Amino acid sequence: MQRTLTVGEVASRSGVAVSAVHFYERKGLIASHRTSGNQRRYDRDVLRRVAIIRMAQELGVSLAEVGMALEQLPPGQVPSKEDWARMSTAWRDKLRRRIVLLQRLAGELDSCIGCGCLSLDRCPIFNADDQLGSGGTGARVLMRDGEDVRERE
Amino acid sequence: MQRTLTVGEVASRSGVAVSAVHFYERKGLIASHRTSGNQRRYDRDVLRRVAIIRMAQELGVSLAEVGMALEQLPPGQVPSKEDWARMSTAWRDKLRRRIVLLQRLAGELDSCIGCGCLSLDRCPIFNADDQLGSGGTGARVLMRDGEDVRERE
DNA sequence: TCTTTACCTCAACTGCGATTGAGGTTGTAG
DNA sequence: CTACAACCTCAATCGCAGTTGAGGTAAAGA
Repeated sequence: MQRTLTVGEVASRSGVAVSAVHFYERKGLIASHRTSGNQRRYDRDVLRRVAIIRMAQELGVSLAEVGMALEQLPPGQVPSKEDWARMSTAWRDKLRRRIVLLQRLAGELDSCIGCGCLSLDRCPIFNADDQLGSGGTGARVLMRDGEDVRERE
Repeated sequence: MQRTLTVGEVASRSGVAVSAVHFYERKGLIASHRTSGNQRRYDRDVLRRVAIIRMAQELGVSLAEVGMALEQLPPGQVPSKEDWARMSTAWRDKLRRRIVLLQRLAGELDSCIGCGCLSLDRCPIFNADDQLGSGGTGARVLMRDGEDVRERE
């Protein structure tokens, strides 16, 4: 296996589109050097970084947040054991919190299935009325588990 | 309490912005009738529908999907016990599946924290390499737990 | 009556996470 | 040496889930 990877290789090996690799690079999440003919060549650490990116997204972490985490890594180097432990611990905790929220919701759904929900006054979910509200903008439903949950405007 | 609600009332009672209420109506998720002066008036079932919408979003269901579910409800009527049971069961199952996925991920993170992850060859997550890949477009990270997970292009 | 608040429409814009396309260059297999 | 796949840049576009703003109308309270 060669020392460096082309975008295409990175893309196929990490399971993202070439355009996404370009995109991550533009966003500063990964880095490349160039050949004499201006083509990107990636060190193998990029696979790890892309894996981190995809995983973080799976956890509901935005690219901006991933970027901030990755910035603290030695650039161009494979993240160290400690780097990785720090990130993964933080993200695991975040994930755990989110799981707890979702489990609570699932529990409420369970009781709601039984309650018939024709009586607005008894249903724990429908009487949340505006407890479920307070949206963030856009599609990021995921993220609402940090500190700023449930602060009404 | 009056028979019908203005947008403002719907908004404050359901915890979403007025613009969001308009938006949901444009998308066909809720319906209104108009006063002689062209102002929207909502039946109280709209509160329930908005609650469903918000909840579904919390579960990671897109508005398009919610729309499809809501289309099957009697329009302008409060969803029946059965309607609600059907939806909530489906969404709860979806949610449960998602929770399982996330728990698996959290477990992997746990073992990864210990493993140091300097040896690419042993780490369960990094060797997933392209198992985590296969993105949907845009911000909807959530949804990837239906049937179409893990189909490489 | 007047004033203020809430409402109306419509179009444009935001932010995220990319993808798509045009027009051109590089690298490699035959 | 040539064909062709893979690469390059840059700008535009997409899809989602709304928000914002301009310009105007309706309704409720003093």
